[in-house]
Amino acid sequence: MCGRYTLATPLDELVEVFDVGHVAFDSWQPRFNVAPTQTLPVVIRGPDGLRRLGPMRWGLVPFWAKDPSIGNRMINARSETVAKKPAFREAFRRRRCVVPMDGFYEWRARAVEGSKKPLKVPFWIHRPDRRPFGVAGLWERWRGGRKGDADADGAKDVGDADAPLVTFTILTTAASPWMTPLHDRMPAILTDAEATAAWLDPEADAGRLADILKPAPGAFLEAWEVSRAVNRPAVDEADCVAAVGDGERFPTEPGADEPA
DNA sequence: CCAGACGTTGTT
DNA sequence: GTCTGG
DNA sequence: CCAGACGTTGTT
DNA sequence: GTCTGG
Repeated sequence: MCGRYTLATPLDELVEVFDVGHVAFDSWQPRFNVAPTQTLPVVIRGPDGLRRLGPMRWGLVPFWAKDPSIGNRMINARSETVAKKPAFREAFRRRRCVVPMDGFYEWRARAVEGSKKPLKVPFWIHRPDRRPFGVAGLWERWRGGRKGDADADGAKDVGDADAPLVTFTILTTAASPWMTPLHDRMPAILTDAEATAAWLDPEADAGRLADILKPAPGAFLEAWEVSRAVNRPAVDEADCVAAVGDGERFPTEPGADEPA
């Protein structure tokens, strides 16, 4: 769940929506098909309390890993168990982050008449107003066992060998009733500024954090079928999020808890 | 004790 | 079938 | 998440 | 690094 997303929102809008105080990367381009292992902007709370938007690679590499390829399998963490799992618990305590996106993809299998293999059909899930939102994440810094003394072994590594690899993972939670027809899990969406601030607060208490990681209400999202071209990670263009003409749609859920 | 894993998803 | 890479 | 690879030796 | 399994 949540293995592909979009981030096409302009940088200045991200800065405004996420109250970013420092932008720590240079190049920005709209992304319509973000895949694991790629590097994307993520929000953290810096030591000075200011929020930083910086580049991180998707797929968390724990600080103790010997081989960074473990990150290929650490693209999601279950909210229900993240505090206990060896790969995530330290990051959960000290390195929470917010992953900005303006939509994510889910696939459903569709049987095809006369064919043995069902099609994998992608859907783009997003806010009805298409504004960006944050998802709860964790991040890590990996130095590959290096002690920081590049001279010791003759510093034969190519490039910037001492730059740590910075990685992140996206938390998942149970699907809301609205989401269930599409999937049984969904990303842990931070539905307002207060939840976002609490998630980034190093002092946040466990009860509050658990509360934040509950499924977003159905009124928050809508979804529609998109082209199977999205299946290929190499296809990254605006048409990725265009509704298929005669495709399935999942309109947003009317607010069931609106005041009378 | 040492060795080996450390994760999630979906599908059958 | 299962793992790696994007 | 899906797509694509999945291997070694020796020779140019 | 830390836990689980043998």
